Amino acid sequence: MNELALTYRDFISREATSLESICRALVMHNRDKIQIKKEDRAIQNMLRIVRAVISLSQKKGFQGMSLRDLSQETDLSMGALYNYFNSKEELFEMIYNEGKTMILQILEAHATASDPRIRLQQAICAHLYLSESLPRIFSFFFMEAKNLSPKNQKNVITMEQSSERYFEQILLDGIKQQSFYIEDHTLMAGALKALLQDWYLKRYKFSSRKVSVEQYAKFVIGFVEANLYSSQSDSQPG
Amino acid sequence: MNELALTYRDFISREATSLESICRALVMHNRDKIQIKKEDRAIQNMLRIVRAVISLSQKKGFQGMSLRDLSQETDLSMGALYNYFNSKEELFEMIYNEGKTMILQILEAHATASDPRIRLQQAICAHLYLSESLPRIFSFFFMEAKNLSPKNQKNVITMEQSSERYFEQILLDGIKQQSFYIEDHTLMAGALKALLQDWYLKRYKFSSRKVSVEQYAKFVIGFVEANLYSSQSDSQPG
DNA sequence: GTCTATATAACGATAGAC
DNA sequence: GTCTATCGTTATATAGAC
Repeated sequence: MNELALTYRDFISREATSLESICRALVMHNRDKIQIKKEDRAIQNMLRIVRAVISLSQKKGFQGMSLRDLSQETDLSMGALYNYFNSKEELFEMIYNEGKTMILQILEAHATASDPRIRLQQAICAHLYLSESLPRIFSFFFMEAKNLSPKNQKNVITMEQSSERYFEQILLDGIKQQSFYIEDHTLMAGALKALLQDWYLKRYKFSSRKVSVEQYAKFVIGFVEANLYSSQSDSQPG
Repeated sequence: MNELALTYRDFISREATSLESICRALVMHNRDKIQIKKEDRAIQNMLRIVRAVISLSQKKGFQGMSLRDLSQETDLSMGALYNYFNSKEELFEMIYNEGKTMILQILEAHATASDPRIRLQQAICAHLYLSESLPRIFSFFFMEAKNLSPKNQKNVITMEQSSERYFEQILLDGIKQQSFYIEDHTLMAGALKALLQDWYLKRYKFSSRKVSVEQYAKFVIGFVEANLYSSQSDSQPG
């Protein structure tokens, strides 16, 4: 089988995609809302809070999670919790906005090859590896997006669609360069997005079948590429 | 473009997949739990309840929906509601189990052709058309499956995977008959399921782009079939 | 900076009038 | 069969001790 345009090892060594780095950025960006002065303490406790929110939300949904649940899971009292946010809703938006920023940044940082065939492979790998290294935060975003205030609801669609548009743009470049032959590039980009989302929405399935993220990356690339090259054309890679 | 193995019109005329028919079955199956004697009244009010549950759950999740919300949305008082179920949890399980039964029944009733190539197309169409005719109940099941009691959690996986296994079986039949040439039929069935789920999970996207369910069915069939036939083989349909 | 204790509102669920 | 009124519980959020 062909080599991947980007390996998981390479991706991880280049990106510090830990939840801790997200929480560090979260604390920095919300200094006005967080009443804890010592930065290290704020980051460490925020990490416990975010971990607990994601875990509890997976079980009963963000709305179903009470702050008593959160207090118990983090070993922080109710009073202590309110030094890290002013309301349950604010906590959600802090996490959501920080994750959104991080995801879009990293997706844009990869997929830099000039050849659209390679760039498509890089983008597929980057998306899969990112969701692999932050397994639960991706499905948290997908499942809980409905909890956003109406003002922020528009941003969800933007976030959902922005990565899809990114893939669409690569496909368009490939068509322009006559590397790809695609009937409907919009439907194609949507289908690709659906395959990438499946990786984090059905995590239990893949892990129980012992499918690695690189195996799945190869599968998705092959599955999509079978639709990119006309059989009459000579640009199908050998 | 090729004709579809099953049109939406044919599917609709053969199946009474309305929410009302689900509620009728729901009332019949839960006669012991529902204290309303007149069947017609029970069905009509249960329909209002189920509609409201799906709608409110979409906005704030089932756990986030209060029975006061439900009371307001249905124009039934709190006391009246409790004549249709004994607890919020029981209400959820009644809806979930009834929907599950109906979905599996209909999926099994279609896709009857002996040629696996045709049967695959029929199954894809049936799944898409069913989720098209009951748009919100499918995403309700997907998003709220986590609310099931641990005892019923196992059934979710069964339901999720049973349709996937159904597609996998069709692929296996095709391989056995040397109609299909597939490297990993399990991954392939999972990918197909992901494409079908996208139809009801991203409904707003398709409707704003004015993509019809038959257009999408053709796209999915083409997308998958590009991966089923080896280019060396002579069994690729003309 | 974290705790306990508590205010206030909303929750699921029930009883009894009509 | 549906209503109003209300139960006991739990929710979010806050105040003040340490």
